[in-house]
Amino acid sequence: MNYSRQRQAIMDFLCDRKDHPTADTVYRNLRKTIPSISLGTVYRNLNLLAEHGSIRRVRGIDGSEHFDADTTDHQHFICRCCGIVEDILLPERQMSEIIRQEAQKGFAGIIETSDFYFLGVCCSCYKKQ
Amino acid sequence: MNYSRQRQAIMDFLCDRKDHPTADTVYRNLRKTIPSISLGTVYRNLNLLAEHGSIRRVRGIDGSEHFDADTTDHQHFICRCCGIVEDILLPERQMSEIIRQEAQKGFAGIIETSDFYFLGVCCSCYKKQ
DNA sequence: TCAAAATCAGTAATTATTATCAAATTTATC
DNA sequence: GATAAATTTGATAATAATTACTGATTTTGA
Repeated sequence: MNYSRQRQAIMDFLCDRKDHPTADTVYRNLRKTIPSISLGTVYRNLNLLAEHGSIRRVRGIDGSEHFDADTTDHQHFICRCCGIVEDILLPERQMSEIIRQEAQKGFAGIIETSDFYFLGVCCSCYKKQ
Repeated sequence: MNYSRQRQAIMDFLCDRKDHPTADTVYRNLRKTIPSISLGTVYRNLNLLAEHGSIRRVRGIDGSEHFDADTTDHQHFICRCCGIVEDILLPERQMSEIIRQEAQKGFAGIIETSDFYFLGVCCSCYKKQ
């Protein structure tokens, strides 16, 4: 996959962020370094990168779309108070693979990947209450 | 919760369907029996029913929003070919609860619920290939 | 170096969803 | 059952997110 200046900047930005920005957040931040960048370019590249498997789509609490450059096996937690999307790891390595195999039992189709969301109250919101 | 004619019809329609209709599908079908129903009414009631916990939101492959009147513990499978959303059950009862507890270990926030998606190719699409 | 391919910025169009509000319906009270 | 209060509706307008389009620019590869 080719990397234009804009595509590279989008990828770099995502890699630097631990949270999971939306297309609009990527756009607003990149304008600081590439003022001419357009929102269409951001959307186009995020979609290309996601199709290519370089980044992951993550669904926010309100259905909003977030992006994650970390494609290693991990799950997501969403806070129902502030909507923050955090990474969460199952304690055993390969656990998601085992769950996938369990789900496959007795299911007629073919399961290729899985996507787990955990919902609740994040540490920060819990303290505030 | 009160049930107007329209709200009841929306709930009934969802209960009758094994698939997971979108707001637009609900709307188009209900117009057959209630021609005057408006799309706004469908959205308003789907949101109310979801907030009330009577129905569940399910995210489709393209981020589209689907609704499910089955609120019992089960997971969803999404076909990457046709986009169909199917129910899928983990073989052991309470397995999702165990996974939730595992995820809670070492996580600072509070996990209340979980939402598992499995992605791949459905039985029907697999046969066609 | 230069032509072909890919990508861009800017804008228009599309889609999904929510907000608004007067009219209609439903509920609760007598 | 009559009727006032509360809720919900249908219709429309507004908003937000995303995609499509197009001519210009950049990148790639021979």
